[in-house]
Amino acid sequence: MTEPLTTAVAILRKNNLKLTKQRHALLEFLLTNQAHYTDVVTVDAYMRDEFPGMSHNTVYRNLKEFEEVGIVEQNTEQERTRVKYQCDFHHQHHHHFICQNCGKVTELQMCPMDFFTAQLPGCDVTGHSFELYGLCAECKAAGVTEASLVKN
Amino acid sequence: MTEPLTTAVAILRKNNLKLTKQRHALLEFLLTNQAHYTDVVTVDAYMRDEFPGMSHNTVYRNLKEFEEVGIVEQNTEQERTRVKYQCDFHHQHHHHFICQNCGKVTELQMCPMDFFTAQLPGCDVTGHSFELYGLCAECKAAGVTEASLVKN
DNA sequence: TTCGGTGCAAAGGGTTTGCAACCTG
DNA sequence: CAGGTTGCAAACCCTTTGCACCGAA
Repeated sequence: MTEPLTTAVAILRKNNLKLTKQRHALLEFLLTNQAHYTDVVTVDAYMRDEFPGMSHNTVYRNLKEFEEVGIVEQNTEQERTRVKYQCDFHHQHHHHFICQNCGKVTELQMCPMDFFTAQLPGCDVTGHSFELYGLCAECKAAGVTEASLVKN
Repeated sequence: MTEPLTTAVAILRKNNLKLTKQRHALLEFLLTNQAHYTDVVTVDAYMRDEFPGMSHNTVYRNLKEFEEVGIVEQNTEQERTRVKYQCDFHHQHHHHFICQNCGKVTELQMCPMDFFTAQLPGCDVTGHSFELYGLCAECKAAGVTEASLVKN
């Protein structure tokens, strides 16, 4: 079993979550696609296609549980709910650059927070979101342009 | 007519959009709440309550049209679609600090973009999202704590 | 007068629920 | 075995559509 899968399974165990066939399949899908966000509808469709009989219930509830225990990162930017394997199970803080063509996620090594809190005296800044969008080097080199992207 | 309303009406005219009773009422609601994001469901409920007979159709389509012509800012952070009057009709770039208790929006005067693009050679960064969340000075002073917030 | 806008009601699409049967640990 | 988990199907909620009527410019 690959290292990230082992970690995920350990997290399940620690949280009294059983490792069912369905959860294992879900984990493998997420692991395979760990470099990208995948929208939940796509995950659901894929799982139900690959494993006939699997219910919406199972896919949605498990993704939510995985998110709660830190196996999955969830993201609702741009009106779609998307998920991906947690980049870093140790919860090291980072941000993402997301290619709008292929969905590839690049981790960024800097956090903009420090520059802003000084502007909000007396406030408690408890959270923030920060994401960059665009075209990754590969897609750009392949001739994809901003104009050629499908809208929404 | 207040200045922001005049501006909004001018934008409508410029885009060949008629100023109907319904649109006027929507604009007034948005203007009244221009310091906060309001989620779309709440806007819809309020308008239909205040103006019996108004349809979902009208509320949703108009909010979308307002957004397209720049009268309204839309935001889907945190799984809810929210709208507010455009802070700045001249589209000056800025970011927000959003109080999670009262919803007040504070505009920030700095953009973190410049610090990040250097990390993505060969990529086209075409957009970004950045928002801070927390408790504004008033709510904090009033004794609201992070723990006392209602979860989503 | 003329299009654009509206209300109504129904359809749509994504997500959640209830519950009996099932299967990990 | 026991309690967590699943499949099924229906319910739910938010949003969009279709269409005949209405009204701002």
